Amino acid sequence: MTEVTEGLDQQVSDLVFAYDAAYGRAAQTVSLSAAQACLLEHLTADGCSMGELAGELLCDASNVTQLVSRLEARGLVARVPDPADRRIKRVSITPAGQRVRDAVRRAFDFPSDRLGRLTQPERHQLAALLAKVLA
Amino acid sequence: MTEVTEGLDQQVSDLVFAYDAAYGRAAQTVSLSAAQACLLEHLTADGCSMGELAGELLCDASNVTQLVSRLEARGLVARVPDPADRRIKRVSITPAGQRVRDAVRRAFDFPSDRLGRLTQPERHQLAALLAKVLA
DNA sequence: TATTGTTATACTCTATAACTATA
DNA sequence: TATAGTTATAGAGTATAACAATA
Repeated sequence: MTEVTEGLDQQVSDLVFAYDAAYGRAAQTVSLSAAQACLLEHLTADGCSMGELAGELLCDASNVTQLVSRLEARGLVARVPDPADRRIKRVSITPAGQRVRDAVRRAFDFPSDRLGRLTQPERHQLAALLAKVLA
Repeated sequence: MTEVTEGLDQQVSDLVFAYDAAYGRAAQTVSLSAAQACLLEHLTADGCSMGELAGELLCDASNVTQLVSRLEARGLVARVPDPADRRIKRVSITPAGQRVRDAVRRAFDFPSDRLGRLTQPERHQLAALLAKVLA
């Protein structure tokens, strides 16, 4: 049993390593860092504030400022001041940003290459197990 | 079914995010970056060459040089020239490095906090599914 | 006075290119 | 000449502290 547990820990570690590597490669295909692609992926239709993004990405607001500035310089996002509270800036994705984001999604082959090895019943099994782990 | 697949993709993404965050926090408890802790974790008893480490960590050799230099400056690893081929330097972990590595392992609460939510049969199930995904 | 975001700064991660030492 | 590793350099990620604008 200890063996199984240690084996499982290692497997999860391997999974995370493979996932991160695949995500980095996908981002690189459009000259984005993983952090930039991740931010792009977190943007909602109505636009997120800088603070909300920092909270979701678990990083400092000053870091978000830099990431958004680089994405904005490439025309992938825009800062829109909130009319109701002009301290707040909402970050929205531009059409060019949507195209780049879609390209990252298409290039990200982990779901199809790896999770695609499971049958449909196995996917349900895995989903149930992960639900418990992530609850 | 599409719903389930998309849900599964998101769950795996959430798992990776939670894992990475937990690992970073664990490393931070001993003032290591995640990259430094990861290198420390990859060291074997006989010592890895710089090139082997670069291969395992999927990064450039010059990056390994810097990481090892910082760990060496803290007395956590040592560079030992290979007697058979003096171009090669084997990186070995010091007793202080072992203590720090163990501290990271103890502080890394993901396996106990998250995987610990599964029963033993569920762990076997998950291990079997991950074996297929990682094969 | 409190909050949102930015700026200045510093350190780390990471890669590329040029270099040294050894084979 | 080829290989292992380092150095120099540069761009990006990240946090802290100080700051500006707004509430």
